[in-house]
This record gives sequence, C-alpha cells and structure tokens, in this order.
Amino acid sequence: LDNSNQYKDLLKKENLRNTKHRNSILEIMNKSDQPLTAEAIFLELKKQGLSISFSTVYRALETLLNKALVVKSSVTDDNKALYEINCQEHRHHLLCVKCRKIFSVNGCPLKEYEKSLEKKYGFTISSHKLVMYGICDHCKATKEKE
Amino acid sequence: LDNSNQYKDLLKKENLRNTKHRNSILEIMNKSDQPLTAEAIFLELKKQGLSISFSTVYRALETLLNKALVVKSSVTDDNKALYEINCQEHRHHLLCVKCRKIFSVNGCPLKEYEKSLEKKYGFTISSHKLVMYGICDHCKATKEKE
DNA sequence: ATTCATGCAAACGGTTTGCACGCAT
DNA sequence: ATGCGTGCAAACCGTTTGCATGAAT
Repeated sequence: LDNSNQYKDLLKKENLRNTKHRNSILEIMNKSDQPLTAEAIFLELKKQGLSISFSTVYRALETLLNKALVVKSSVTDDNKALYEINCQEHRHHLLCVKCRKIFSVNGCPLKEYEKSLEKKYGFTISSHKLVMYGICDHCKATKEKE
Repeated sequence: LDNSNQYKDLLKKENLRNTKHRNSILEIMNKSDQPLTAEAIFLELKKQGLSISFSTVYRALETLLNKALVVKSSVTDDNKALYEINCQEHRHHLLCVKCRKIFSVNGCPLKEYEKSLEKKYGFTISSHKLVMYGICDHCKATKEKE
C-alpha cells in the first residue's frame, strides 16, 4: 500500500514539491487526534521505516506552516512547540495535567465575549486560543486504584 | 529613597531571605501592566543600576514561582517564558500581534462553558488559559498613518 | 556559624542554519 | 538542467546547573 501521494494535490496547490516526507508528515498529523511535537512526528516517521532527519521535520513543518497547512501552538509549559493540521475549524483544547494528553474541542461560545472585549479595550480581535487544564476521565479512574 | 524592603514581610512569610534582588524583581513585576520575560526583568534591573546576572533572575523567578508569588505563562509563540505577579485573580490576555504587547484582562465568563465541557468529556477542569490575538488601539492608529 | 543567594562559565535541549548532495520538476 | 528538498554537523538561544564566593539569618 503506497499512500505517499495522498497529499499530492494539496502540495501542488501550494507550489510545494511532492515528497514522501511531506506526505507522511501530513498523514501523521491528519491521523492524530492531538497536536504533536516535532519529536513525536520524527519518531513516528522512524517507526514507519522512513529514513529522515530532525532538521527535515522542522523544515517541512515550517514550510507547511508558511502555507497555513499546519498550525503551530505552544500549549504546554515545557518549551516544545506543537503542530497540528490546520483544519480551518476553530478549536479549543483540553490538557490533562496528569497524562499530558491534549484533546481538541470543536465549537466556540466566545463570540459575544470577544465583542465585549473589543469594545472595552479598543482591540480588534482576529483569533484566540483557549486551553483548559484538568484531569481526564481515564486518569480519574486510574487515580482511584492507587 | 530605598524601597528594597517593600516585600520583606511577603518574603519572610514564605521563608525566603530578603534580598535586594528579590525585592526589585517583585517591584518590577508589580509595577508592570503586562507579563515580562526574564530578559526584560534583567534589563530593567540593569537600568536601575543593579549588578545582577541572568542566572540570578532565573533562580529568583523559580523560587518565587515555587512559592506561588509569581505565575509563569507561555503566551507567545517564540520560546521565551513570561512571568507576572500572582494576583490571585484569574486573568485573560490580549496579545497585539503587531507590537507584541500583552494586556491583562480581569473577569471571566467561562464558568458555564467549563461545566458543559466537563459534562461532555468527563474532564475535571481546574483552570484555563485564554489568549486573544489582534491589533491594539495604538497600532490601529499608527497603521493608518503608514 | 550556618544556610542560602549569587556570579560566572559551562552545559543543556529544542530549534535553526550552512553546506554539499540528491531528488522532483 | 534547474531549483528545491535533504542529511549531517555545527550554531543558536533561552534556560539550567556546578562550583566557589558572598550575604542574610
């Protein structure tokens, strides 16, 4: 099974060359249910048997970033950047402080609040980032067993 | 005018030694209307004529962090940590993408939304971080002149 | 006197970059 | 054939740490 051309058209549309690396990176991010570090992507590529270097991962991510195909976010408090497919749809995140998993949440009830802040501060708000910190379902369950 | 003892009691209460550096760092953060990088604090200390090293700034900040006197946040997308006085009160932030200034906003209308997410995802939410990105009043004004 | 804070320089870790080579177009 | 993508190693930069010195208690 060769799915190395899955993102050919997408890349072409952005005037980017269609390489196996870029295809695989996009595929990994697309399949992931959470934002990934460059390292996680690198390790997954290795796991899939690809020979790739860290710098290529970073360069591919930056290229995709510039074309707005992926989004970079710094959700966590360590200094590792996180990347996820730019799904256009606006998302919030739930971060479990115990297992460090990040869950994406669609939908956003903050439009009214944004408007009120714009009025109050003279700001023109173009976007926002909301992260909720807490304990996930699974960690709550395991905690009880300790 | 010597205000190097302004935070003496606060430090004592936390079993921390009362040093000029710590006092000055707390004063700088307290006077600032926005979260500061370690570098900004370092430069301000220099400006005030204090002889101090970067590592002392970082160590002081970590000490104050452990006592919950300051809060560390990673609002921006570069990899510089930001620090601000822990005013207890929950805050959101407005980040001007043009001048990179960060404005703190008190008040929070997200309690209901939190509850709905908790119910929907089985999460127990303990806190959250909300950053709004946009153009501030001042930059809008200067933009028109360009 | 004891314990903790400080300065310096070196280490650390995530990310970026220079350069020569290789592949997509 | 051309220009962009890649691998490697070294550089980079914010932050942390080891160690000897200095200051607060």
